Formats: sequence, C-alpha cells, structure tokens
Amino acid sequence: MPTRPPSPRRPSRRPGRPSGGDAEIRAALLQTARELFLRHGFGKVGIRRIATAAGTTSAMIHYYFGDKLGLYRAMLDEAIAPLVDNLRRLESMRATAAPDLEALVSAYMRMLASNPWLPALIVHEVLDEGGQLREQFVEHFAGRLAPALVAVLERERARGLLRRDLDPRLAAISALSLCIFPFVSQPITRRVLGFSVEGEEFDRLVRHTTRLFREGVFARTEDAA
Amino acid sequence: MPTRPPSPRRPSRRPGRPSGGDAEIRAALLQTARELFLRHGFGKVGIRRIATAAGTTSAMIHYYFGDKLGLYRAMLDEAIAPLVDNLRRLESMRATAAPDLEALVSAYMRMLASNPWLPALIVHEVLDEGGQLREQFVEHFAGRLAPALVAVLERERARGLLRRDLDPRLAAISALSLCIFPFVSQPITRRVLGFSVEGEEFDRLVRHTTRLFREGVFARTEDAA
DNA sequence: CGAGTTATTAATCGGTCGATTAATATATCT
DNA sequence: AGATATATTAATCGACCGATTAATAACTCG
Repeated sequence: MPTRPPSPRRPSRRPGRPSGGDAEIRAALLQTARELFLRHGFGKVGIRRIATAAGTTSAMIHYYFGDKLGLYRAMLDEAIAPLVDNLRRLESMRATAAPDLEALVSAYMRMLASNPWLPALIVHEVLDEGGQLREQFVEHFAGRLAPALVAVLERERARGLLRRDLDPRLAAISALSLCIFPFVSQPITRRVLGFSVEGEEFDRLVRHTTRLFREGVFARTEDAA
Repeated sequence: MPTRPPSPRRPSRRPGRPSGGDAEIRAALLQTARELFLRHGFGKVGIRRIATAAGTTSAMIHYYFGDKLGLYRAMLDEAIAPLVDNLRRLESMRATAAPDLEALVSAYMRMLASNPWLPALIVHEVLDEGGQLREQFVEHFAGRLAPALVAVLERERARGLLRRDLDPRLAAISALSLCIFPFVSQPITRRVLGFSVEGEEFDRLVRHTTRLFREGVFARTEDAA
C-alpha cells in the first residue's frame, strides 16, 4: 500500500499555538475528566476520550500532567482539599472540648452527600485493588483521620461516656462503616430498597445513623453501675 | 521479512485433545483466577495470565466460559451459592420462628471472612461504576436478601423487640454496612489502624458488631414504658 | 524584524487486551 | 474401522491504550 496522499479530510485545525491568550485547556481537561468519570466510571475513560471531550488532543494531557496518573493525581488533590481542611479542624481540637461524636458523624455524611462524585471515586480509586490514588488517599487523609477518630473515642471512653468494654479501634471501624457504606452502596440499595440518599430521606438517614451509633456505643446507667 | 520457518522453539505440546480423561482445566482456571485476583487485584490480571498460570491457554477460557465476563460470572456463582442457600432458608421461615438477627449478622461476616477474595470482587464488579456483575448480583442475591432482611426487621419490630421508631429499611442498610464495610475497607484499615480481619481479631469484630447493632436497634425496657 | 520559547495538532509507535480461527489429537459412537 | 464430536494449542486479528515525536503556529523578547 502506498503512503496515501494528504487524504482530504475535514478542515480541522492545523497544529500551532492558538491566538487567544486564555489557555484554559488544563482546567478544561480536569473538569471534563471529572464529568466523564462521574458518568461512565473511571476505568472506561481513556485519555483520548477525555481530551476529545475537552476539545483538544491526548498529547495535551501529557503536556500538562506528564502522564495519565498525573491527571488523576491532580484530580484527587483538588478533590480532597476540603476533606483535609475538615480534618485539620478535627486534629486541632486535641485535648479541648468534646468533639461530639454525633456531630462528627453527621458532618461527614453531609460532606459525602454534597459531593456525589466522591463515593464513586473512593470505590474506584481507593477501595478497588490497584486503584491508583490509594497511596495518596491513605497518606493525605485516611492515615490521619482514622487515628484521630480512635483518639477521640479513647478519650470519650476514658471519661466514662462510652461502654467500658468498647474497643475504640473497632468502634471507629463501625462508625466509618455506618457513615460511608450507605453512600458507596447507593447504586445497589436504590434498586433493591428504593433507598435514596437525597432530600428528606437523607435527613432521616443521618438521624437514624447517629441514634443507632449512640445507643450502640454509649454507656448507660445500668452499665456504669 | 519472509515467513519464518517452523522456528525451532521449545518442545511444547502440540494441539489436540489430551489422553487423560480427567479434564479438570475448567476447575483449574476458576481456582487460579481466584488466586491471581486475590494477589494482584482484578484489573491487573488478563485472561492470558490466568490461563498460563493454570497451565493452559487463553482460548480455554473462551471455550469454557464464553468470554472473560463468563469467567467472572462463574466465580461469583460459585461464591454466592452458599449465600443463596442461606437466603432460601431465610425466605422460607416466613411467619415462623425468630431468625435471630445476631446469628444472621454473624453468619454473613463469617462467610465473607472465609472467602477472602469476595470483598474485592464485590468492590470491583458490583460497587464500582460499570462493574459487570452488578446486574447478576442484584438479581440473584441483593434483590432478594435486602427485602427479606427488611421483612425480618419489620416483623421483629411489630413484635416489640425493636425500637418503635426504627425504620426497617434504614436499619437494614446499617446492618449491611456494619457487616460488609469492614471487609471491603480492609486494605485501608489494615494500614491506617493495623486492623486485621483474621483469627482472633475477627472474632472480636463479630462480637463487637453484633453487640453494637443489638444495643443500637433493640427495644429496651425504658423505651417500652 | 528575527530568534527562541511555548502551545498545539497530527501521526505514529510499541504493547496489551479480549476474541477468533485453523490445525490437530483424542474420545466416542455406529 | 470410519465418522463425528470434543478438547486443546498456536497463531493471529482488530481495537485500543498510553506515550512519543515532528511539524506548525503564535507569542515574547531582544
């Protein structure tokens, strides 16, 4: 087969730096990457698709982010920034006022509900084997949140607010389970239970969860006796 | 380049049906698929690798399972078979004896612990967006388990064993969260809390979880008064 | 105005993936 | 024994993936 001649195709743009000085391609790539991920799932979206949807080419991803992982890394950095802020607040109130476990649970559930793309990202990039953001997530977030949570529980138990036989580590895991799993499992529970995590039903979920955790974990008079 | 001559390679087996009548290749494929998946994660293992490790070729996967998804489907079918039996038992005891919620929780956690590859499969193929076993999982299992669980909770509440204000649907979600999330999040919690889900620690987890759920959900005298 | 830098496209590379096909050897049936 | 069904290997296909490179155009600075 001879090297085909210029091959008359659609009059697409030719190479070269564009005229407008804006250069918002980097931001557009991040934005459409988020959108495509939320709609189609992480594994199904390649750099070509992201680039095309963002109105550019895959080479731009390498130009701005080095490689595909660099793009994901940039996404996560933007994503967990508010979480880390929240965490810093928790860490700061070290030995001071009672961090009110119920308020803590409620705050994290509210945060998950208001970032609907976050549970899917956690499933795909943290919980899933080979998720490429696991390292970062553990280092920047989970590795700090979990010990802080255990410390809070330990302090509360020492003050007699929690059952004496309660293992703070196990209680922390239960709290995280009750907070997070309803969101990551929502695609399933919506279908098998008609369960929604929005609007009024969300409020009922929060009240139910905080109540269940409190009753399950707090000391009561007969215990203390 | 000329079509190279027979290319002297190692004296590997030639095509053709083998002599031994055993034909356990199907089982070997399922077994090594489980092992490889457990060790290296789902996304990183292709059919070639599975087949080679099982001592055969990738074409056998298509021969026995049709396609890659068929292999996963077979894995899941084997895995949840005991669950479905369990479920049938649960569905059958409709209006009769109390199904003992704590025993139920304990049984499901034990099942997850004894199939250590199952949580990762659930994450990858059910919870993850685009997971290809989600339909099957919902239809064969979750779609029946969840309503059955809700029915049990409803009945118990009607009998006054649970708090009057308890929403059975939300309580079912909490129960599932407490049962499942400690397992699917174990790759993280092992790192940030040193939490293991095996041996003695598993027993403590089960006791802790059943106790927390019971206290959080059961009616107590002061409530009934 | 000209040289160098920056941003962008198009083309392509090498690799891997799941899937298919042709050839071949054994088993089974008649 | 001969025909047909079954099980297996080797080779290959086409698609897609991430990454790289060369060409090109605009911008910047002297």
